[in-house]
Amino acid sequence: MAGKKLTREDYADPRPTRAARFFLGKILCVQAPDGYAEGIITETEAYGGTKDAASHAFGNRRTARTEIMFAPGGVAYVYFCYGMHRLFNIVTGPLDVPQAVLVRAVHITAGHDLVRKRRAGIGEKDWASGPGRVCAALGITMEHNRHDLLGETIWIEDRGIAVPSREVQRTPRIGVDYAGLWALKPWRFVWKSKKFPL
DNA sequence: CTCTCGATTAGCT
DNA sequence: GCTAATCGAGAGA
Repeated sequence: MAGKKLTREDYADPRPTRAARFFLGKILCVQAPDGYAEGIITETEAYGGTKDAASHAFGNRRTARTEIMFAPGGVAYVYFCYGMHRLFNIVTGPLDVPQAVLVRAVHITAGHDLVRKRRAGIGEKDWASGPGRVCAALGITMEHNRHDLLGETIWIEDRGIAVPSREVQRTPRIGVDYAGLWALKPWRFVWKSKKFPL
């Protein structure tokens, strides 16, 4: 299964929602210290634009944490949330425009034994069905924050998996009720697939 | 310095 | 459906 690693241009889309839709069906690959695992991206959320009240970079807020969102697309933004979870984002768009796509779920396609160990006691269906779970399953830690996605540690591949529009459901984003009207925007993309490859 | 709350999850009722 | 767990970022004094 030869995959084509995404290039810098693939991360350059200036529209956060289009970027979020684009990553559905792509393969998130992680070479961690304890081994390799990967999965098909099945759920994403778009964040970005300085007006998006749900985004960490709302109002062009630049802090030590959000600075990476202003980088040119193609780097990782990992942050710690709720005191115990790490959430993985794909930074997208041009320099100085804060945009990111939160990966909310993947379907594991390699490294099953490793993931089974990392997710001990959890059913396979819930191995990576949630943004915190994705990081737990693939071994993504704060070490991956700001990492280039064109390197050999964490990257995304296109293996020609086409996601039909009729199988993509759009809904408001999860857990952002504080964002007022922005919480209502349908910026969450879910691939409702009956059959995943592998 | 202090306080609040979060782009969540797991476990229990 | 309800909520404890758990801690750093960000804001305000």
